[in-house]
Amino acid sequence: MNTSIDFIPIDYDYFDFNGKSYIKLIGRTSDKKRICVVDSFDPYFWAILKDNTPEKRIKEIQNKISKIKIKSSSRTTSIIKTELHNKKFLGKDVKAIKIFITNYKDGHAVADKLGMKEIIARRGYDIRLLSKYIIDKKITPLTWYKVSGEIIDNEDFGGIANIDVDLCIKADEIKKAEEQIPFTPKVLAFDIEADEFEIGKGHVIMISLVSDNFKKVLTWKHCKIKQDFVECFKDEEDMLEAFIEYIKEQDPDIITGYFSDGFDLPYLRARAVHNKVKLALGLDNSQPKFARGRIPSARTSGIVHIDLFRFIQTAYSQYLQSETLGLNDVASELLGESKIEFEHSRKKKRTEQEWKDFFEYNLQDSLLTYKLFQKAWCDISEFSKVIQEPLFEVTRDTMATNSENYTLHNLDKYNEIPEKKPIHDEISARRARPRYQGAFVLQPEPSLYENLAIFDFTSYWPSIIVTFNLSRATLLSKKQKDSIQVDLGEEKVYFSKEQSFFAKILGEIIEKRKLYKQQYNKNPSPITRARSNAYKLLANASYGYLGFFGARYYCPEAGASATSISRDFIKKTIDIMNKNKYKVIYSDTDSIAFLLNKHSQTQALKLLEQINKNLPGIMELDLEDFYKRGIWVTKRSGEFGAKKKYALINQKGKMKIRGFETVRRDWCRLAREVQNNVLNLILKNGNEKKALEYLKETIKKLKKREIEKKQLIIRTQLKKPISEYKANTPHIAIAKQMQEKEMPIDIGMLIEYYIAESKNKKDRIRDKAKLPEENLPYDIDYYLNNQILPAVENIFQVFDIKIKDIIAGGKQATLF
DNA sequence: GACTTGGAGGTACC
DNA sequence: ACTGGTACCTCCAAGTC
Repeated sequence: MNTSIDFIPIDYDYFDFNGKSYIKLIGRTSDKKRICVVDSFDPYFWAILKDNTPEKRIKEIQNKISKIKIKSSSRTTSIIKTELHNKKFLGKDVKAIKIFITNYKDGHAVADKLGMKEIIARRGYDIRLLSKYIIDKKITPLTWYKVSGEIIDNEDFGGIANIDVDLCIKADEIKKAEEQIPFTPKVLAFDIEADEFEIGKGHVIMISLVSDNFKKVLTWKHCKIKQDFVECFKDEEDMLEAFIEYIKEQDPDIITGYFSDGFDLPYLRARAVHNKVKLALGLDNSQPKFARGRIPSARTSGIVHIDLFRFIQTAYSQYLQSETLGLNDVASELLGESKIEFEHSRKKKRTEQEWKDFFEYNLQDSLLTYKLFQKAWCDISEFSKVIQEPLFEVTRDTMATNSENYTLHNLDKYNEIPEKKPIHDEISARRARPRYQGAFVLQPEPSLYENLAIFDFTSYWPSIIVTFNLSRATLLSKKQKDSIQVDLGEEKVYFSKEQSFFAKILGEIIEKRKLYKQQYNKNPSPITRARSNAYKLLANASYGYLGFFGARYYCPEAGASATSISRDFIKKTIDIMNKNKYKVIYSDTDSIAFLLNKHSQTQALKLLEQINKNLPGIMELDLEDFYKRGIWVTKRSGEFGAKKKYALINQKGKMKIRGFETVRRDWCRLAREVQNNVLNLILKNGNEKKALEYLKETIKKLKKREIEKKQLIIRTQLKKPISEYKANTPHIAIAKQMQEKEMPIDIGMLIEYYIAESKNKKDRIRDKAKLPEENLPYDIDYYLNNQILPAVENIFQVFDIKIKDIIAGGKQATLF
């Protein structure tokens, strides 16, 4: 029976039937029905021919290729057809044979059989099948399509339609729908609690679920008290079964957790195995599949599993102030809501009240995850649409991969054959490459300054890459007439002037970013904001990508050229500013901080306009802000100005602090707060007097032991396994103690400690480092000399005040 | 044993 | 192993006198 229906693809999958690859799309119709669409697809790859291969010989090669067969136990892969095309590869015109094969998995094996000497390269067999499908058929995620085809019944394709959907269609034609109505997916958030931290070691004692008008905590542990959202089960097995049932009943498009790839789903899997329960979360009742990788990704068939943590890590972390990317910090910052405070006591007995709190706590985690997801949905879906990769991939891929995928999805416009991924040996060689010289940083003169402004280049790296056409495809082996020359110190490199697909694609990204930013400013909406942000992130990833060892279009020469050009332009601009009687105080990479001296703001903006007129290509200098005051300090060692450390206050009284201990999470809160307040008082008042008074007060409090312990906790991240550390630093000493006490330890976690007083003078800092739970008097000297004073010393130094003398003097005075 | 110095380690800036 | 390079600073560990 034939039918035609509107639908939006959400989940992408593929399967084999009779040795051939098929695509399986799961989506919703406009009347909210869930459907599956099976689409056929002839995967292909490219064999690039040597220049001037005679046509007769090409025919022979095509003939030979057509006869290739790859036999394995489960299938025989053969060549469907071959076609000769005029293509481009790395910007050069080439003739290439397009080879269609029945099963994409054997692409590599087929490519290996192409030993003919006229075939100089084989490309396009290392792109994921789903990406290849989207590139070829242009079925973009989260976009409405009209699909017509035959309804499949349960026997077709070996029972592929035997899944929990309303309808399955074998597509004859999929056309983009004329009307694109907004789509809101049905989402279910979940979170588990276990009695042991290590995966699978203990039991899952409760699971919370939150969806639209749905809140539940499932447990089997403590069933005496009644909370309306708590549902009790006989044992862990029953609870797991109920969890699966509830997901089926809720019928979500997306299930989401926070770090659920790394914790919740692996734990559930382990407990399901232990209890002999099939964790049938997929629409086809399959269990989650874990891909390999540093954090294995858990894929549930037909329902997209999104680990929000991973998306936040790649897309948001650089814009977040949070010190960790834990649920609590991120939810506080983005939602203004926190987790419920609850002590995971290690004692086995909990009181009635503690159980009640525990259930609330568990529910709140799912609730926060649910709300965070709603907040992030616009960004996630726009990301998926812009990059044209499915939700599952786009929420887990790093920015380098996302950016590369964007390129791969746009190559067709330029008739380009994709470059291959580097293989093992090549990666090692690339990783061994010495670093190339980076950006320019101007050494500041330490002082308190008044009346400043900052100019900065908009999208500096991308604008340089586009303007100077820096890329793998345009890199020349030697100088040519009309080529762009870049000086890299010892050597020179050359790029062709003819714009490459790489520069064009990046230029387009920058254009779109501009467009959506303008649209957003005119008419703010979450969608235009998300779109603008997606393009911004893509643009920002382009420079790092050039030097990234895993990149298809790896080109360190282009990266080094970009930095070389960046140094030239920033230095030239600094010169212009100084020659026009502005005094440049500081500069880092793409920004210039300067004194207006006697100039007005209008005059400064005129100069900005002037400078912009002389900038090439799409390069552009912009006003960042005007500032009332700013302070730069000396390095702790030596009397020179410290780079990457300054504090500013603008006309509205808003502070901008960079690099100072205030913004460093590995300093205790006391030191950070004191420094922040000192900077604030100095910048507001224009002198150090009030700041000095305040400092003295605080030191008095410290000496009287009036400072709360939580102000004194130092947090340091554990970055690798304890055994790999060479030095026994305080945070490692504490991590070892935690290990002995069987406290949960994991790479990436923040180790917390404080420094306690000790009678033994030979004790090192690590000997005095104590776990926060230990109740010992804090070491006044340490917090004074190693935390507070270092944080404020060089700030007062600017006013020629030697804080140490004053403190020592104060000490004597009290003695007398 | 006191002091210096190099480097491991962590975190921030752009 | 999962974008690049530049920079600051602490604390340990080993070397010097």
